[in-house]
Amino acid sequence: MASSASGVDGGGGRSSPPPAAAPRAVVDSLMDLRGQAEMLRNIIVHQGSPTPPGTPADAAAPAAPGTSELIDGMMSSLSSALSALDTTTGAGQGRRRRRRASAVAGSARPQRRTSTRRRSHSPFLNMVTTSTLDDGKSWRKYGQKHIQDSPNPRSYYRCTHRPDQGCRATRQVQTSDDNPSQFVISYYGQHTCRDPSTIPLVIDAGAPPDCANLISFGSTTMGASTSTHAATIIPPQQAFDPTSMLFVSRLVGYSSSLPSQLENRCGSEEVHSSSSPASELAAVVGSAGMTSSVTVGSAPAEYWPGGGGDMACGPAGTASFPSSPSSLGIVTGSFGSFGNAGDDDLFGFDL
DNA sequence: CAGATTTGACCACG
DNA sequence: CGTGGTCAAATCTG
Repeated sequence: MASSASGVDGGGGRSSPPPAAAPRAVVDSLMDLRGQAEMLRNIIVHQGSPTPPGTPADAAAPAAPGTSELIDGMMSSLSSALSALDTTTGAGQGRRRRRRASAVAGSARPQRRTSTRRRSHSPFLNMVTTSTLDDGKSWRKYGQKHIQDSPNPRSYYRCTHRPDQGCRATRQVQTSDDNPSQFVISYYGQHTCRDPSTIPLVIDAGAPPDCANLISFGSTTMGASTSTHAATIIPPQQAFDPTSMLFVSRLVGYSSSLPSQLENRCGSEEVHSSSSPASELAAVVGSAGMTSSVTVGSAPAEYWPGGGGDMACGPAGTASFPSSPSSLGIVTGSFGSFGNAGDDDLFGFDL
């Protein structure tokens, strides 16, 4: 799988095997449960009153008062369990250390690389998340370094498609100093790659009517299979519109997908220029079981779909969503607006 | 065997 | 000169 190398370091050799087999099964089961709970909730909600197109998520009154809360509670619990599993499984990944043939040819490396540009600008996106934030992109770890004044090492990732497509996107992942269960992730550059596997949303047109409103979240590669991953219902009358963000309002239970939304734009060049601290975007995803929230700041308009720049390539306005269990976080009852404080940039997470 | 991670070394900035 | 970002050989894993 083009393993979106999600985690911080620790992970061993190859991309994949995050948790052990047993926890994995548990996670899958929990995710199934949560997906089903979400389906149930949507059914109940939309039985009550159909949501007019364009209405923000769940503006419609629930059919039965208390029912929604009940399901919310269920999902919260499920998410808590998932989160707990995530942290526990991610922790104990001891692996035997390989021996390093110290003799790096002992002698000098031929000629040293010529360009090692040190980054002097700010990231265009900073986020703190309780998950490892598998954002659906394929990242390849290329370094890890202990940073001054920080007990936790910083991991460096670049887009997997850098060699073949020259994609300049990179990100840094570091465990939060304050809260070890949180990760500070900084994104630099934009994805200029066209990876079919990162096409975010896949709607199976051939699916039976019952499933017509199922959206499957494609991961970078289907190695991990999407079957066990939660899908979210979008009511038929709100059929997915790739050019709007509306559908996002229906997505539940995924920790921030913001970076993917950004990255799916096909900027032609690396864009770092205008990243003043104030213009950075920050997303905070609270931890499970608590009154979590998504706090979204502002970001340079050029980073957002429709915010200028080339719209020619890529599904502007679409988003990819993490598919790995490790990326599941809790997002409850919060709205965020980002980008150009304009019209349809409003989106919300609801539970 | 291909592709991903690890990790020490290199090198640009400040 | 210290720090942080990147390189690339070694190593690991499916």
